[in-house]
Amino acid sequence: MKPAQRDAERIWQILVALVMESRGDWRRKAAEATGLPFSRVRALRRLKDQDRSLRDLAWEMGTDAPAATVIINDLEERGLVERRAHPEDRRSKLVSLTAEGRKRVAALRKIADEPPPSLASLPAEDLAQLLRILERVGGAG
Amino acid sequence: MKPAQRDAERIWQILVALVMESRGDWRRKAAEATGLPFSRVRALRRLKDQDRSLRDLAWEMGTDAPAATVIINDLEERGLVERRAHPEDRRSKLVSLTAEGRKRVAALRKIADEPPPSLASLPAEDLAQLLRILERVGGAG
DNA sequence: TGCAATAATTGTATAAATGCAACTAAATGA
DNA sequence: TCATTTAGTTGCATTTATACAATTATTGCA
Repeated sequence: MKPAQRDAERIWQILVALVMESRGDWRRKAAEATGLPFSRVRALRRLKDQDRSLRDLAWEMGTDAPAATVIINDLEERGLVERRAHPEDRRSKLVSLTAEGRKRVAALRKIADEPPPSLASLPAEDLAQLLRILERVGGAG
Repeated sequence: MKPAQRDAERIWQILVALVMESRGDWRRKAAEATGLPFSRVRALRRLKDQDRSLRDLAWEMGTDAPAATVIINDLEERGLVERRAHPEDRRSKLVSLTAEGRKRVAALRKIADEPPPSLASLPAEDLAQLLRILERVGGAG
């Protein structure tokens, strides 16, 4: 294994531990911020950068096709996503975000949340560097 | 607000989003690894380092007292926690992990996990720097 | 053509999470 | 002492999450 890969795994371990220890109730906050159940939030986020078929959504969310149908039905009724025919396979349907859907995803940014002391107390230079690097990772969309 | 504090908040936002997005199913995996519903896992984790009253548990988990009672009842029936009288307040009860309870908490460490591509694909130098800084944050238990 | 596999849907069932009302026992304080 | 507050419990109701069976339309292949 390459050193860089080992670093990435170690980093990920630290991050998951850090976030999970501190924020067990992020789901609740995300649901509150968007006005949607968390399963809907998860689906919306998946659609942020790319349209997806229901099958792909189900697979990525770790659930089954019927669940995906229910979720997308709900989101469509709320006007947050649209279904359209797949250009090459008429069995399949592509789901995409509407403008309103994008607003909801953006609302996730505004979740009030305080960094844990161990992070907040880092030296200013370290924080600046962390931010510089992480902004490229861009998970906060 | 100081720039460093603003950085810390922005970083935290990115980290939470990154982890939660990739680990949307961490709850499911944690439940699987421990053989417990996630609400029980969350309670167990809180008890890892310190005994707590039901009131404190409820508060920290963001739920109400009745929910805490139900959760602790369940965990007690499974033999993972114990209730004992609070030394100073006979209304209150302190909850602590049993040996078997500690085993379940330890099982959480073994959840298989891979860093998301957006992280793993960072340049090696960035990864090295991230690691250097994050190791000071600790948190990986 | 006919048959198996796939994408989506509908419906049903169950588990889990969440919140509220009402109650008991103990502590607090006028 | 007596009213009020607090910790915990019991029970009920609702919403969410998850899983599975069965059906329809379409595709791909023998």
